Amino acid sequence: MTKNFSFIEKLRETGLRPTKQRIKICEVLFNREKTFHFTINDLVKKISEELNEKISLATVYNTVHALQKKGYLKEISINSNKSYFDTNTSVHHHFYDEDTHQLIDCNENEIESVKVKNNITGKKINSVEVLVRVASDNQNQN
Amino acid sequence: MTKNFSFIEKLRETGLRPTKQRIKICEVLFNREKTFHFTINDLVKKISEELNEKISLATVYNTVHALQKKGYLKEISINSNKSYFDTNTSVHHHFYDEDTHQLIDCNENEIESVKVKNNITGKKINSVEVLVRVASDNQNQN
DNA sequence: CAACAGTTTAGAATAATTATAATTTATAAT
DNA sequence: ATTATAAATTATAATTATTCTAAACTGTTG
Repeated sequence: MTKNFSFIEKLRETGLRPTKQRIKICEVLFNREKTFHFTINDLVKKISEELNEKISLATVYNTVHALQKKGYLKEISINSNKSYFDTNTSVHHHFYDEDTHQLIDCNENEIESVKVKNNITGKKINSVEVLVRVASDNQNQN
Repeated sequence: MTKNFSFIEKLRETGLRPTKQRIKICEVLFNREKTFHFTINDLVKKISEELNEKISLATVYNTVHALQKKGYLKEISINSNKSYFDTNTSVHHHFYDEDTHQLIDCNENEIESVKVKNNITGKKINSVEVLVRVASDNQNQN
């Protein structure tokens, strides 16, 4: 499995021991074309589907948080009871489908660049993110 | 208590029965100068502090959700394990101070209105919110 | 290969929220 | 007014996501 050497390197470079579990989680997260939006539960499901393995829930939490801390994953601000993560760590925007609870990347050209005219004094802007909440046209009114 | 007549009216107009509990919650939420960012727990505390009353937790949840559904409260997207609500229901944005974990309203003129050029087909846009994450200039790297 | 710190693990604990089902209340009809 | 009703409140249980714990295991270093 040549492809995993890179993960082993990456992990070691970052100061994370390349354990079996972490390598597998990296495979699932980063061996894909499209960026991946997921909750912990999504990830656990992918692990069992794609690798036919079971990694303890606590380990999945630990690893995702470790990868996030090291800048390989980004947590997205949605008000949901669950945390959403994104393998695309660049600053970008999202649609959140309130019917299906899915996060969808905005293409660069779908939202005009947001201009922040005044910042809080003494602070640096780390990111400017837009969340567009959408839902079916019919099920809006209570 | 003349001031409560307005809440009784508002509730009834909206199709919500003006119960004792709902009127009290409205008092706490809306009888204030500044807009109020709160979690359910904050609100329960305010109720007991300001009114010296105890309203069942379930009722607080129900009422806040009812008021939100009717457009009198807005839920804010922050990734926290708790839900944050805002008495300011106008379209407006927030700064999130990553040092202090505080939410700060953006004034109307601080962010240019966001234009969403393409929406997901078959969906209606419910909200467009910007979160500007800020932090001290010096403490960014982990 | 031995030692040790770092990881993994199952399961318990915690915290926010939602569901349940009995009681109470607001209102409309009498 | 009184009653009937649907809606709301309540205490408590259930659920869900997440974190904690402590024991077992594993990767790395010498």
